[in-house]
Amino acid sequence: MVDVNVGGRAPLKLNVTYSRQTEAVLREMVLDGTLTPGERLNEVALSAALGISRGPLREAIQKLVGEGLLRVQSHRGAYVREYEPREIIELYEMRAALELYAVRLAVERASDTDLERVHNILLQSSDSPGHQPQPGPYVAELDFHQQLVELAGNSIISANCLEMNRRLYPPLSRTPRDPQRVQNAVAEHQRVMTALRSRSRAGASAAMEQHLANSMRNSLVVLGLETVTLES
Amino acid sequence: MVDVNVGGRAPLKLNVTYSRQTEAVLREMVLDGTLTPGERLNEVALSAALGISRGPLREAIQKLVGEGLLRVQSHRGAYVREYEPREIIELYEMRAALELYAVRLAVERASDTDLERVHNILLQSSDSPGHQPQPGPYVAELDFHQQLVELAGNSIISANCLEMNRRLYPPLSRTPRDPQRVQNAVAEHQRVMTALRSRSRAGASAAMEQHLANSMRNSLVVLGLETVTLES
DNA sequence: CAACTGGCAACTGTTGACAGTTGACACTAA
DNA sequence: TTAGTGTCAACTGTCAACAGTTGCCAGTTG
Repeated sequence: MVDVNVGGRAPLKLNVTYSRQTEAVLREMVLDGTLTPGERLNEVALSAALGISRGPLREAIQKLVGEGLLRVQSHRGAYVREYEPREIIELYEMRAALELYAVRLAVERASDTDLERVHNILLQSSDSPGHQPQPGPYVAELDFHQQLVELAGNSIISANCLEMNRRLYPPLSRTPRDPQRVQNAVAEHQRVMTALRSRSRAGASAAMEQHLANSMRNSLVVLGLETVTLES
Repeated sequence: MVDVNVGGRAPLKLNVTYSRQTEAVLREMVLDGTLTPGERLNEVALSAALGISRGPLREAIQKLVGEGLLRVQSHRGAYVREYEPREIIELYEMRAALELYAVRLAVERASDTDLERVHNILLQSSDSPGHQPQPGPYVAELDFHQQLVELAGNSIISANCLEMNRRLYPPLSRTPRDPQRVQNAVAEHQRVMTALRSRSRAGASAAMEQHLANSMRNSLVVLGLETVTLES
């Protein structure tokens, strides 16, 4: 339980348990690199650092294991998950499956006003060529994708896309972004938006597929995985 | 720790923790209806019934919350998740997104022997018209879908399909299966397999899309949800 | 020298107890 | 009667201690 004081109001008891807070803190620590891939989580030390006992910490760890950010071995504790080349490809494919379907749904479901809203977000990010968006181009790109997926109106698909993007973030955020690729990506986004606004299912689907293929190929090259394949 | 004795061998200490076992037991209890949707889980009573303390039980609950089978409210405990019509549609769409993409990958990746193996499974289930498969037609159908998805060689997509099927199982397993629909489904499966074996990407994709659309429409009618829509 | 063994420290898995919250019920007052 | 209040049992959230396992290292043996 945490006491909060906002604007001189009476203290308000926040109904957020330690285990929930810890879950969020831990997720952030994995995503921002405070905990590096492969690193082991010492429950005693970590709970002490967070000022809680091991119970809530262990519950939080279980949740993150379910999200694929951590892994546990019996009696050997939790590790930050390391990314094998194969897994990165699989994550990309999973994301592609969801986003392709989402775009197709969005063609039929998105309202005109929603389409305009997302289109404006895209225009803002491309209007200012020299002016890099604050959280970095990669975050901006992921954000646009997420906005696009939301247009499908399917919360389960949205949530899973978010999870895939989170899992892709640690390895990708450590690699430099080629400015040329960023520019190409924006152009590809615009092609998707154009097709969406003309309600062309085939067009939007094709544009998105093209973009996802380019995006994946580029990432694999940057990560030095272009030779890896999933062929059995 | 559990002692196990198989075939007169020396007792073997299984390295499976209570929390892992509890996770599996609890999942089974939700899926087979021992715990009914909306039912509240009393931690004290449940841990006593399982012969463990509340710690491991709570960890297991967190895992199942992550899988979408349970839900928790602060200081009010865990509930078996109830299925709103909207959620069922969303689950179907999510599954469709993954299976459609999986089939397209399978066209390029599945080996001939794997295709034959899955084809044989399908033949066996359709060869014996009067002879119902043991676990019931719905389980057989889900099993075939899962086999199909595995052909894509993407473990993340496979795992997520499995999770979607698990979440769809509780509401669907309670409804009767129309024998005519079961027969149609098998025919549709065969159309998918035929296209797959001739390595026709467009054909397999179209056949799968058709099948998924029919399957979803049928389920919604059976569940009395045919009027529900996700249009925004 | 290499392989094995025993013991130890560090850590995870589990437990039982305590603290705080919730929902229901009985009681009171308008 | 009905709205409001106080009380309490039942329950969840958290903690600290205990029990069991693992990995390491020194010592031993061939």
